[in-house]
Amino acid sequence: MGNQKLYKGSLQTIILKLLSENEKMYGYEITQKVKALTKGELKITEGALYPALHKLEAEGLLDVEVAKVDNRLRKYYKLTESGTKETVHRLAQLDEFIQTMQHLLNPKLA
Amino acid sequence: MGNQKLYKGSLQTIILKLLSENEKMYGYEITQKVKALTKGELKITEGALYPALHKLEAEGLLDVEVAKVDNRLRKYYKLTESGTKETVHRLAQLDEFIQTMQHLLNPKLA
DNA sequence: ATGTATACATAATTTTCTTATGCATAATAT
DNA sequence: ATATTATGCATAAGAAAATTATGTATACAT
Repeated sequence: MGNQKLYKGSLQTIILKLLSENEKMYGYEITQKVKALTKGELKITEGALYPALHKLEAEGLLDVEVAKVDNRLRKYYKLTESGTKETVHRLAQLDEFIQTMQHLLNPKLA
Repeated sequence: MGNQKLYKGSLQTIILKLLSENEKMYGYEITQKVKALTKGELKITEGALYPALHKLEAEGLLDVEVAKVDNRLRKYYKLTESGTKETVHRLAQLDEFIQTMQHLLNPKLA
């Protein structure tokens, strides 16, 4: 994506959204999924992702489960009950934000 | 707007867009215009606005013209030639960002 | 007098990212 | 064989962009 700055603030919501669709995911998997879904437009860096996951966990929105696959560590994250509720809320806010921006960009429509 | 965090990074683009439609505007006017256009959803704070205007000016995208109206100071900003070009670019990026986000939120469509 | 609106500005702090590292295993290419 | 790429986690230093809290000043209404 040209202006990476614009996605500031939406990373947590993206993570929550993916977890609402996938039951459980691990960090690296999330970065690959986002890259695939956005056709390479959006690249989540590790320096942003891992702190974000830790924060969501600390807030009680995610649970972690460590696994070992092919002798490599994986940390699977899944939504808690509270996380599921919060996801609905955050997605609504993101949708509202997008509509607000479209309204600003194109006041004639909307 | 519920999640004010989301609009982080888009303030400069909003300013540029408004100036591309209005020839010249002053700071306070911009805050009021945004409030009106978004029906109160988005409130630009002075602590964000003025530094942003100064930065855009420092980057050569805006020109300033000081005026005195009703014995009160006003600083009118307008796009420079370079600012006009940059506005097109930033709006395209914002549009791309919005589409990317919609793609993430609703992978079935788009 | 007191509060609200208009109009600018900056400083301290916080949030959220980027960039740069670091560690470790597995698979692939040369 | 060995160097690179992919997989997988993590943190620290720094930058960017906001929030929050001030500060100054005029005009108008109660």
